[in-house]
Amino acid sequence: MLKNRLMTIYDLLYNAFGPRHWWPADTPFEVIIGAILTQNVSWKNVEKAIAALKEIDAMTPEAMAALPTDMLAEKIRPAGYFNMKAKKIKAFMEYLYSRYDGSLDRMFQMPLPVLRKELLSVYGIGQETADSIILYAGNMPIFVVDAYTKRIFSRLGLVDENYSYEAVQRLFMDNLPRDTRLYNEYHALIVAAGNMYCGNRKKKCGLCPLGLICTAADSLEKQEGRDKA
DNA sequence: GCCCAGGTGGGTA
DNA sequence: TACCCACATGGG
Repeated sequence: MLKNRLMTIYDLLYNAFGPRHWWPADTPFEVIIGAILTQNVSWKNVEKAIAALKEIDAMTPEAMAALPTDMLAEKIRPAGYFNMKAKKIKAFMEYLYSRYDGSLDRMFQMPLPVLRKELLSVYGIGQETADSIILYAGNMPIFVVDAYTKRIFSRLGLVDENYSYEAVQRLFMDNLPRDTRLYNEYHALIVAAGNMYCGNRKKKCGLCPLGLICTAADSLEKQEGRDKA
């Protein structure tokens, strides 16, 4: 039964890493900005950009809306793709103000499917960013799929590696209860396992909490051989 | 110096 | 739909 498999994996990760307290941000607005900034970039880069924005007190909807695009781009330079991301953040601000008068509370009062559709229509917000916003800023039950999710679960043999975003998301949502807390923690645990043990190039299967049940895990012999080399 | 990192949008077949 | 490419910094 798939549900049991998914919960076994969750338990292995939770026992190894404990509660992750995600998303790493002080406010829902900061979650949203972080979700855009982290697109295809490591979180370390994003931290510098967020610190720079806080430095000038720009981490509020009002201040961000008032910040000129070129100055915003300069502040978020360490996050990479800074011109694109400045444009994306501005596009979100435009949406937030034109549709909800700048109020995140009002935005998050919308039903989940409606909000998701709206977010996807904003320039620079794709499926993962939209779902991260809904789950981690809005506290609504949607499962976030990212590069780690696809990599780990294809290595586990549970999804095909070229499955679509929707297909992977359905695997989780069709087989787990619709529980915001569970989705929140599960994705956070996947990220922890992903960047600690399941890199594209550097795999540390011998240390990974999922190593023993993973079809793609290096054998102990190979692992030991590599550790020695 | 090279590869990769918590994606997205635009263009072409 | 299925590829391809641009977008850019920082760390291993």
